[in-house]
Amino acid sequence: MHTLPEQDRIWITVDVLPLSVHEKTLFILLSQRKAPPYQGMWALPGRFIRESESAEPAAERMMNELLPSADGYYEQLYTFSELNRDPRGRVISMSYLDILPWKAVQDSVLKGDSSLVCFAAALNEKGLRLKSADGTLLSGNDLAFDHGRIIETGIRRLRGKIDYTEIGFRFLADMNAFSLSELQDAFEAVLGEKVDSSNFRRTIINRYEKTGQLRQTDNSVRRGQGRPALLYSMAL
Amino acid sequence: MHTLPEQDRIWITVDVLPLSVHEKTLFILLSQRKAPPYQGMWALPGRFIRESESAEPAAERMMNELLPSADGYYEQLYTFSELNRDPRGRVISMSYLDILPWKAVQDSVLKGDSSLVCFAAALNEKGLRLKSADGTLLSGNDLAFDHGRIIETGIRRLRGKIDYTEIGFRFLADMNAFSLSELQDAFEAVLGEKVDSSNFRRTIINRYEKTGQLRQTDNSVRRGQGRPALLYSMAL
DNA sequence: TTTAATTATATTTGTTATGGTCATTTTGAC
DNA sequence: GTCAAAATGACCATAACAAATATAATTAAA
Repeated sequence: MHTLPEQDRIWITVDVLPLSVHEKTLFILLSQRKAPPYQGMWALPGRFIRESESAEPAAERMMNELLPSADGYYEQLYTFSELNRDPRGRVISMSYLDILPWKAVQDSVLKGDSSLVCFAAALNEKGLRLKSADGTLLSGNDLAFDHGRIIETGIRRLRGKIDYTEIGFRFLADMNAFSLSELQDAFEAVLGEKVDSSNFRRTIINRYEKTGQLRQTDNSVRRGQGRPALLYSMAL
Repeated sequence: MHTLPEQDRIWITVDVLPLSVHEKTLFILLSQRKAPPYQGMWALPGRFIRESESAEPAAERMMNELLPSADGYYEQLYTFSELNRDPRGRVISMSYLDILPWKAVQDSVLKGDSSLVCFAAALNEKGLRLKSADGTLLSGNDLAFDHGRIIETGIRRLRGKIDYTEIGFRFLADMNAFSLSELQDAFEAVLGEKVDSSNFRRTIINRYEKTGQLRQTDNSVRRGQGRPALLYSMAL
């Protein structure tokens, strides 16, 4: 048996950035810390990794406990290993994006079934701003650990890849029945700016209809204020 | 003082994927393992992270020992945390891309000043193929640990972002004097396919000359077989 | 040995198809 | 009419594809 070297101890956490979109706004779920360090402050949901589990399943298990009914899409974001990111000692954080359809947030968070709380997120030149329904306003620096930086990294990553990957579709409540404006709402929420409708549809339809991934569901529509929206289905 | 939870031990390594380009070919530097596990097999350079260092500096320090004269570009690649990726126990690998100008490889590896050995790398539908100068041929499965997978992840990442980031420029020996064909060679080596010269120059010049990053150095040229190539400089 | 042809590579110029931007209009419900 | 979805047309940027031109090194011929 080969032995591992003796060395000082390093701990590893998974920290999850749970994201969702509702009405052209990007939302992030945070939890309030119940113990030191940073007691009482807002933080991303996270916990230590046990020796018998790998990171992504650990992240998913944790989120399943916090949001019983949710089924999110997970993707590794970045691993933060700066020396003093945790006052307790040497802790490395593996972070994951977790994209949740809004329905999942409604069903648990907004009903109070979860310890997580929903914040509207806006990221621009001035930095990150978070706002909860009860009016609490936070900047990136108000968060525990380096979680403000993790959130910024996550939003930037999303913005960087939403235009040339299929990750935007992960925000949809039902991949088998959505309108292009619903998809566009997700894009606008992530990018933090308006998107031209006509180009958006042309681009999306051109790119995915010929691959057979995107199909218009025959004649079903979503009714709202104005003209009813045609529904589509997407295969990832 | 807040205490960290007791738990079983997890070890962390940094593993570096050193890449370089020469004559339209992508090269990877590997080291032969001197001790179990996987003794004698080829592996990415890597080592355990100490409690007092963060990952990227650790990667750079290690590479500076292996390639004294090299000054590479580092970028986090992915963190691999599968349970059985190391037979010795629970080891998580933080992997980094390390892009080296060919000159650095010439100066140490090819002179035998380094324990690293240079392999030409080709990745296609059939998988990864590595070939060293002495004729050794390896597939991804012939490597120690999951290093074949790390290399595939790295090449795919590079391919994915070379077209819309400035990472291709990192392969250049001198960012202040290079020809567009040298840059194109790097693109072709990474992508594993030919690139149309005329569109390549048009695209690169359009994109970077108007930002002021790319400039033609007045009248200096690189001589080769054919028509001398104009030299450019790029600011990242 | 000088000159002309050949080869190699760099660089430029078109042509066409496609996809994006911007501005405007039409459609279908209320 | 009002609202939002959906479509249309003019215009521009870019990519694919094809071809031409420029400037050297190299080779063959005189």
